Amino acid sequence: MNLSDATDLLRGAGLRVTEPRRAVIEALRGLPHASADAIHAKVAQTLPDVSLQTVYNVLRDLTGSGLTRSIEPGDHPARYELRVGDNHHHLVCTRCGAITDVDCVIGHAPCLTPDDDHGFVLSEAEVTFWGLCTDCQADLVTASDPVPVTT
Amino acid sequence: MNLSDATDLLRGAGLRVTEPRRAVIEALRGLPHASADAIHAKVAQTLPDVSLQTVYNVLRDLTGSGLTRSIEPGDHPARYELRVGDNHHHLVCTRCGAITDVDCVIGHAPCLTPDDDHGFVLSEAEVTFWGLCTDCQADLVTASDPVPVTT
DNA sequence: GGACTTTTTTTGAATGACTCAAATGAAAGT
DNA sequence: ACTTTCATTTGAGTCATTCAAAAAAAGTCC
Repeated sequence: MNLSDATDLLRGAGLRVTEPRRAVIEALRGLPHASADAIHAKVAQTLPDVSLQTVYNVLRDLTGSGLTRSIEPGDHPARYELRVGDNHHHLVCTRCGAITDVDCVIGHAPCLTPDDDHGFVLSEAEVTFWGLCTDCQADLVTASDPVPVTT
Repeated sequence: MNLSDATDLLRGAGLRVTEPRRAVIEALRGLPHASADAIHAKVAQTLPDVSLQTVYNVLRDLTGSGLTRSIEPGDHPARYELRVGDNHHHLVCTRCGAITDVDCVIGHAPCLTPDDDHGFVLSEAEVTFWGLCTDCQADLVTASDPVPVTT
């Protein structure tokens, strides 16, 4: 049912249904803010021959057809999410890069508008909350500086 | 007076005063959202022997002592600004990467707080408005696709 | 003002995330 | 099934940025 679901998503977007594409969608269900690398690792559990390049291609195509969205937090590698079109925002850990969804404080897109748009045609207001996640808070009191990378 | 001003800024931050550092600060006065590359080009006009690596070092040090701030918009290269500590936000052109300051819609930092902070210790709310700048709007109606890069 | 220590700058190489391109292989329309 | 179109693989390339060792300059103390 999840599998056919991924299939339907792809069909609905006018994309060809392939194993790698379905696997990437499935991976994102389990890892809601995964990097290309993390998705690749997850996909490799069931389809060990899928290349990282393919994951990048798939993510480009999914994002291009609006099935996924990419998040690019500061200098962390890009993350991808399935949750799309509901104008939510993100809480990002400055230390390990962990990401959590937060519902939009204001309302629907663009959810905020500047006083002066300087002539720009606005498409989106992106809100990123930066902070220290609970794990990193704990690490900072005990250890001195190891920086693991979480999802 | 601008020169001694840069000097004072550096002294005040406890940093050694060097030509490259003053030049980077001066460059940022004229280019308020410049990339390392753009700063390097500007600095080279007066100090042709300063290397790009030095510009990166200087920007790391200035940012580390709070004299500058780095902006990292999506997949555009990082930009740097002198305006610091006043919690303003940015309007970024999705096409050419041009950046404009916008005053904070809400108030002072963190200016927004999520409904649920998921245990994070929040430090900042970063708001990025994405849109098309006036130049790119014009380009899109006339030409078909050249994408210049502005500051 | 000259020695001394510490911090910067230079030079050159390395990294990491990501993209490009050509060749092979698989989907879907007829 | 046949053919066309699009995906995937492989391997190389790019770009912004960082690392590291050696040379040069800042600030400090007498």
